[in-house]
Amino acid sequence: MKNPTVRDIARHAGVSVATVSRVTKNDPKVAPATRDRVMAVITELQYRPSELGRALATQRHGVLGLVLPGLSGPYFAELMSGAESVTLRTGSAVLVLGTHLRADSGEAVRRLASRTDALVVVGGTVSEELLEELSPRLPIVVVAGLAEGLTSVRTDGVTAVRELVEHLIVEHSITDLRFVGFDASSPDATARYQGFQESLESHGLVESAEPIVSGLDTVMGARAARRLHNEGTLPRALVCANDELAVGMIATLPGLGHRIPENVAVVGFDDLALAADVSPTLTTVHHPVFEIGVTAAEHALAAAGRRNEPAVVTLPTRLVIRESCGCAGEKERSRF
Amino acid sequence: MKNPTVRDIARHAGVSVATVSRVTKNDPKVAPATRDRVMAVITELQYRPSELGRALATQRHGVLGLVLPGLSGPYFAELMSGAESVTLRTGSAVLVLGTHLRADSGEAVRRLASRTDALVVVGGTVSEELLEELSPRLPIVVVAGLAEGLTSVRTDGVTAVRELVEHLIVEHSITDLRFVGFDASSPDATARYQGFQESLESHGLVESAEPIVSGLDTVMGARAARRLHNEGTLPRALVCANDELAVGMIATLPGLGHRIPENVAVVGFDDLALAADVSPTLTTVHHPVFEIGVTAAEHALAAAGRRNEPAVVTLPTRLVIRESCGCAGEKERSRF
DNA sequence: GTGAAAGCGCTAACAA
DNA sequence: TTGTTAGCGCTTTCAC
Repeated sequence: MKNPTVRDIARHAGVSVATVSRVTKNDPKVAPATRDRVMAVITELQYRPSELGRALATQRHGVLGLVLPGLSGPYFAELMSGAESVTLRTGSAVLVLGTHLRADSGEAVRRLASRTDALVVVGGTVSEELLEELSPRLPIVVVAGLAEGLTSVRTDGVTAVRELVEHLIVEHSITDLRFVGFDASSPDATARYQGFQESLESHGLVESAEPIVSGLDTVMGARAARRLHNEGTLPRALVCANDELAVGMIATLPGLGHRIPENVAVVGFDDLALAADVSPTLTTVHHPVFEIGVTAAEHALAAAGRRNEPAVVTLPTRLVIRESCGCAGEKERSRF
Repeated sequence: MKNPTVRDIARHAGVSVATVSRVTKNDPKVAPATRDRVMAVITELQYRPSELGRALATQRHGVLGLVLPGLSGPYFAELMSGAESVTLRTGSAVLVLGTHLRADSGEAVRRLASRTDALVVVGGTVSEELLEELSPRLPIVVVAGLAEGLTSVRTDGVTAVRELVEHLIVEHSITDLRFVGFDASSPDATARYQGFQESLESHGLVESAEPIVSGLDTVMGARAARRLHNEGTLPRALVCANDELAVGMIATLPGLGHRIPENVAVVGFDDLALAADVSPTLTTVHHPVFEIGVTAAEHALAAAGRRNEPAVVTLPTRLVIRESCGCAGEKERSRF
């Protein structure tokens, strides 16, 4: 049995296809009696309007594209969730693409673009040229990065890390700090490193050693911890580009005989759910990833159809002091 | 300037729309000369066939739907990556849906179904009834679970955990074991708990205490660790429903004064990349999640269009002995 | 408030 | 090898 179409419904209900269409769209200008009659037939025949037909007629996919570097990590899960929560409201869906997976991500992004109404792109995943090529075709919002002429949603990582490092230097009198997670391909990581440098500089300090070049996930954090241990060159504080890295450290260093924060302070960035639950709890910067996803998706979808002014939206961050910097965390404080 | 259509290309190239269509599809039966002429016009006018038109004409979305409980965790990232690697080859894309996000996931799944050619569904995310309602409309493959009349891709968690627990009991003479991560909503977790029970039973042992009910992510692992510590009731071995939980334990217990594996052995399940990098390295069972994603996506997409016989595909697991059970891991062994 | 008719951009018989 | 001609299932003016 084939799926029924508008025409089937129209015939059975004794109305025109236009009226059926109006009913499925909840168009108010349909007489209640007519509506009821049509609805009855719709439920009887189990009719559901074809997205395919609707899409072609309206010239809309009802789909938001999300381009991420990779598919792993809580950071990206949050971003996706934020975007998804918006598409839930608008009745659309999210198409994800992890660029690290494919050899030539360019074509993959182009194909994604031809299946979606708007794109949310994480900074550093798509080349400037491609962005320029695509942006006349559909609205693009850049997250955690900037691009000429495009709307972007971001936080001020430089200032946030400055505050964080300031805390380490001023409150804990630490002068021997090292940055973990230098990654030129990530605008976020780059900004955080810049904040780190500026903060040290403004206190007349120098980095204890080169920043550790690394990926940005837990595994790399664990590896970096092992390497640091083997080389016997742990500084007094490790400033990680994100919480995942920091958690990798916390999951590894104590097993290797290093106490956190007594021997070495570890701080992260992002404030993942996990940060409050590892031991010691992680001092970090709250990064509103979910809200970034929401905001980006809203702007992208809002711009689909009409053309919108590009804007730069900066969302606020917040310093979260816990235990891993050397402070007595709230929990410890109240428990003893 | 509007996007050019087949008709524009046909007119400019002096051919029919059918020929243009053939060229864009790489249909071999087009004379090279004609092809070149058409291609020239295509590149000149920057023509890209509309997915919208193509989809309606072929009655195909070119999209695979993936229904997951949630969007976080490396487990799901792997699954998605596997599915994505397949859609990359077929030129389609993946539409993800995290059911835990939405109040009424039923409607969301229905909507997803009406935008995709096939569905890959993680066991436990969609009700039996809905599965039955949807399966006549499009092929559905169930992952980590079973459903009447549907193809499913799985592993034998019961047997795998039995081997793992066997190791703890036989090689390490541990008799005091507790299961962490009981979750009735996850068929995987349920199977693992069953394997745990069977193994104990076959050795005449009883569980040291009720299984710990918990979510299945790192955060819950960390919380459970804290709880266990506070209650002062750590058994000799903690058998976790997955690696995430185990990593949460490893990230927390040492900070609380418990040595792994000397005081307490911790084992997981899945063999996430992280498992080999935490300290101590994690003894676990290799779970081919990526391959599950690949296999499920292949079956689902292959069944799209024609109707296929439902089948149950069981992929193999493999016991991975590392340090957290009490064995000297490979690394330690070669280093000292 | 409702209907008729013209597409949206493409593919796929079928003919030539 | 190429062209003609119907649709695919829906929305949307524009009349009535």
